[in-house]
Amino acid sequence: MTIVRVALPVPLPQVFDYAAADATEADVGRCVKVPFGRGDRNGLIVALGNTADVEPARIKTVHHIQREVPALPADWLALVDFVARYYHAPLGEVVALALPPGLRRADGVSDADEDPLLEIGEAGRRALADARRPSKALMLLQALAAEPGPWRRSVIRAMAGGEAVGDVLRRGWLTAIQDEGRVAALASGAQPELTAEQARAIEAIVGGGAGFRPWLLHGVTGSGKTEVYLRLAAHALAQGQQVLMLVPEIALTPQLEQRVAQRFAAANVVSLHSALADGARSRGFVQALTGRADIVLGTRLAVFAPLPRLGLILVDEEHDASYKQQEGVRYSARDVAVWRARQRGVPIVLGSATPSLETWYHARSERYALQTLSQRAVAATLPAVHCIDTRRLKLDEGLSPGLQAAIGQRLERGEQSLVFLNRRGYAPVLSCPSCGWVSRCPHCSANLVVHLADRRLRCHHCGCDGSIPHACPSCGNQDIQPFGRGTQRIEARLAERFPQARVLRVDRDAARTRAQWEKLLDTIAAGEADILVGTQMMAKGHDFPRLTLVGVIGADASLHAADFRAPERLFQQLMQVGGRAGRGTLPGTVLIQTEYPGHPLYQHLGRHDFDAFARMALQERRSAGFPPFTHQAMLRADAPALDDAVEFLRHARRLAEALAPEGLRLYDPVPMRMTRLARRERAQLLVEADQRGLLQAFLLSWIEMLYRQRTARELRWQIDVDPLEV
DNA sequence: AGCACGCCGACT
DNA sequence: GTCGGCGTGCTC
Repeated sequence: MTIVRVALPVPLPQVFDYAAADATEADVGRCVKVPFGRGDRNGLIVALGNTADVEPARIKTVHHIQREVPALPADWLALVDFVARYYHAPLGEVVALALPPGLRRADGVSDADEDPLLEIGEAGRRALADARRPSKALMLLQALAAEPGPWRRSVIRAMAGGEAVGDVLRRGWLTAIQDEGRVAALASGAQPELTAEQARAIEAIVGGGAGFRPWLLHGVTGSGKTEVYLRLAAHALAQGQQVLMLVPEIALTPQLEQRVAQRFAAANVVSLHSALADGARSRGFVQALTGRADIVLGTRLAVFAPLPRLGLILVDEEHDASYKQQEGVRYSARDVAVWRARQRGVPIVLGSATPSLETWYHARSERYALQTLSQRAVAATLPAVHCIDTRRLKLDEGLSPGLQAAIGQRLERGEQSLVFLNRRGYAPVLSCPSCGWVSRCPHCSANLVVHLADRRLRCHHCGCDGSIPHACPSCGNQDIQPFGRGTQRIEARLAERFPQARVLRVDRDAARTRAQWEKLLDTIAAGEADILVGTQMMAKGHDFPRLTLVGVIGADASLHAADFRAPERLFQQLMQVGGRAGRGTLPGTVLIQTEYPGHPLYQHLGRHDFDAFARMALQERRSAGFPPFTHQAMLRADAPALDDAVEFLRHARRLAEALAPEGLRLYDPVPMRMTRLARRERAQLLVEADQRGLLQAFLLSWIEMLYRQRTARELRWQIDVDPLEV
């Protein structure tokens, strides 16, 4: 009897065996529809077997194997299997995360054998004939294959036939498209001149050969890392290879998307991210899978794009926290990308102006090769960084006289200023000075933030909101006040202080949609704003030539935060946002308001000395026994009552003690820093070891045990390997 | 996660 | 006498 092992999207740590009389090795990697429990489920065949793990009577038979879509290749299955094992997530859940929803189904398509051309119709035929660029015609075909419609099946079948669109090509609709496409991809137009450092980095990485080799491309802001990526990509394309390029947030990097598409006008550049509609995501995935896509550009989920001709992986802003998924399967796309590069034997380039300390440590210990770009390509010099000592200053709504004067100067010169404050809203809390009432979120252990712009009190964690009360809800006092400062308040004060200036706020509230965000960018680029007030959204890689001043307020708060990664994040953020200043021909200045002007972090920042900062931070990590010198996993539990969550973790700890090997450190269960979130109380238990293998072996048996525990319905638990927030 | 089965309160 | 509350257990 032929047994297929099926990964199903259920939170269970196993695969399920089904009988499939006609299944062959070629069906591994295909979707199946199977009976499961009462109803039916779609899953993925991950292996074949002769005997089942369970008694034969329990084995059911598959309904349908989806053979019209190409099977996922073995290396892709190995990839999701690795992610499932490393992050201790059910394989079916990893598959569900990695496969676009439209390709997760095996719902039988009709068996009619239509001629795709006829079904595409006259309009489609004309579109094919008219498609000026070969890749556009290919994309159209792929689109037709991914959209529902009567011709869908035929096109899919043509693609699944091994030669993919080759069938279509042979019928004479489009000839020699592929070759044309490849040749055109190489002909890149007016390219910017390389700096000596860029040229050296490219030469080194290309010269490093085709095999697995991890590179850290450490380049200061504005040093032209993107140009290096593009040249490396061009080189890979010239070899007939595919390139995978990961970016932190595609919504914030339309410029990059555009730049890549422009540079490789004739190549098929596919973008993959979660904001994409189902059809488009499936289409992109299939193009990657069939080898039609030349460049896959996307956010963390793009790391799962199957790439038969993969030749190079690029990870831009590798330090960015958004590479780590913070719910469900908590994978790090950057780390998975490195594994994948090793698996496929291809080079990977991790780029950043402020590498994560993990990556930096790898580069220091020569596990990663390092290339440094220390010169700016976009401007003559890095901005001058100064601290404004606010200890003895009288601040005007948080703004020092020095910063105000500097903004005034920029106004006179017709230059732009940016005030950076990583706090949205008008004020972080509304409070009653008479009785001490504060605006607490009813569902979270957080304060409701005052949003004066739309007159709401809003929780930034669960999203709940209410109107702003006119009097204290507790004592009736009419004189309740917003305490602290957010971007809206700074915006209001600056508008008052500089009535002639056009003040523009750039935060998640002002740029809720991509269209709004792009409009803001246009306004800034067109010089129609004088003073910008922005959160970390403004820190990302955009060039505003007339922006010459960056003022930082409220940075000290992160200086003494409990999280051991807080200094690293602060340094990264300040370096990034500071890098916005003086990217054109005008020199830039960064002014940091602080009560700790002598703090080493600010000192290193002032000298643009990432190396010194990293050396200091790594030394602290080493002596405190933090990553990257140890490896961590966090077991988190949440329940309506904190005691239940903590009690579960205590139980888990007792289980762990029994199997913990020598060298494994188990900590006490503690409530999370933000204990209550959306009406659930959360606690966590940290597990640590100096060797990754030791930790992994322990987690395997521990989690197996945890799955076997009977827990209350309302209790949830999950494991986070390499957690970012401790 | 779903979705059943199963055993105790307020309704036609 | 039943509709339905959500506790417990299973899914190849």
